[in-house]
Amino acid sequence: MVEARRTYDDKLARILRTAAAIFAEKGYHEASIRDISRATGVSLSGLYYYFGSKEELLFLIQDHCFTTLLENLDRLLEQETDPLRRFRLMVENHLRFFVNNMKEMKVLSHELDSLTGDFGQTVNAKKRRYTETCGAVLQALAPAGTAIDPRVAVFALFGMMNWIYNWYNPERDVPVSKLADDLGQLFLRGYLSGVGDATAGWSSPVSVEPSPSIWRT
Amino acid sequence: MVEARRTYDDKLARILRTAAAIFAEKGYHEASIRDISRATGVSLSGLYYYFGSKEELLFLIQDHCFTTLLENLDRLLEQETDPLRRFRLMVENHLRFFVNNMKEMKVLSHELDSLTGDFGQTVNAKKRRYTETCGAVLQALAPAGTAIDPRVAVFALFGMMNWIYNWYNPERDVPVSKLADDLGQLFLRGYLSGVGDATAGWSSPVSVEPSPSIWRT
DNA sequence: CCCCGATTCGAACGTTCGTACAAACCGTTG
DNA sequence: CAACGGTTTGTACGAACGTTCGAATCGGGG
Repeated sequence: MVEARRTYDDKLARILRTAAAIFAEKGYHEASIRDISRATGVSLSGLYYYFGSKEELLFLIQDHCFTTLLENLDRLLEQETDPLRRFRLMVENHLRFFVNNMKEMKVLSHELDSLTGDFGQTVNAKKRRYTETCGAVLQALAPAGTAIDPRVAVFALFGMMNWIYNWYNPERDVPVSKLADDLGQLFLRGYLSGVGDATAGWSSPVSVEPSPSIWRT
Repeated sequence: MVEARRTYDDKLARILRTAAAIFAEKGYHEASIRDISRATGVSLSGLYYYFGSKEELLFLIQDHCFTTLLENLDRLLEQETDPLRRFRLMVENHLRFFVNNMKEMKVLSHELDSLTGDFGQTVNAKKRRYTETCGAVLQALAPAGTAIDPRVAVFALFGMMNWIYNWYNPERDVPVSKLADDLGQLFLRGYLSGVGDATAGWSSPVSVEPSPSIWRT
């Protein structure tokens, strides 16, 4: 029976992993239960023994992703107090997790608002907690006189890190440790350095006409 | 007849704008032609007078987006030689365009690989040309001894800028000009500043265990 | 051997999708 | 007024979708 539990969990995990890969490749709505049935070898109706609906399947994947990501971050931050090292831990954890689970992370980034009701609320709560934890780490080393809007700073960092599933290729690009180095330093230097050093003349006005909409009226 | 042309183009533009908003809100595959019919007031089959297929509709939106974005950038860069000011023009053009056409840009970012065949090739060619133009602008002010991988730098900047459709709210957040200031300076300072100034001790090793996959084997 | 619960399956249901097509509408031209 | 090309529509088709359900299958304990 404990043995049965074991095989059940294993099979569920296998289904989730396969489904995540398919969702990442084709997108959640574009992928069909029949695709997952074909890829896993489990019959169409057999899948519904492991989840109640397609949306719950997506939820199980996303929830497991965020839970693991959060657990890893909490465990790492727990044993470190230096703000700079905490920041580096955060960046490296985030990037390593992304690279190691790129398919799942693409699903997480792309289909966050595909979940409705309780499913969406649960995952969004975890997303908010993660964002807040990272924001606090950032705040702890914020320079006093910086003119950069803190919200802009947080999402600039997240943008840099989360965008990698659009271009990063583990076989072609630099290893994760250097990636974390580059992105972390790139952000840190920009975030910490004083105003108007190497970028004098930056703020000189440029005229980029508005052109509010691309569709001519 | 010139009058007829006028109403035809106007109606097409109206359909494209409405469709872009629906695609942005529900996603391309999730949105149905019937949704667009309902929103535009044009009958289901009437829409097919203006485009040959749902995929061509997506193509028309994406192609028009990229074309306008590219034209704007080319026109701006044409009359400026200073590398720093060229960089600023690029950033401001990109961000302003994104903010002014956030719905369309979300479609562009999300559904770039939803196009197949010639549609996909055409749009991807424009994407590549845009990336190359921006990469060249960046290269022109690259510091000689930087240790940051150039590919990482380019996509870090793109990530920062493209991510905004996930969080930027024109009514709540800073105006576009300050957004361009913040992101541009954040990147520039990090990109231009020398090694190991305010970030001493950054490279001290941290142990983030690999944990290659989130699914236990 | 048989039974029982856990697991798996084939077949079908109702719905929605993208698209095709022939007919109808409409302002202009001859 | 009749004929015409450009525009619009109602309707229907075949395919694919998520989901359901009752039966079949299986392995272990009596």
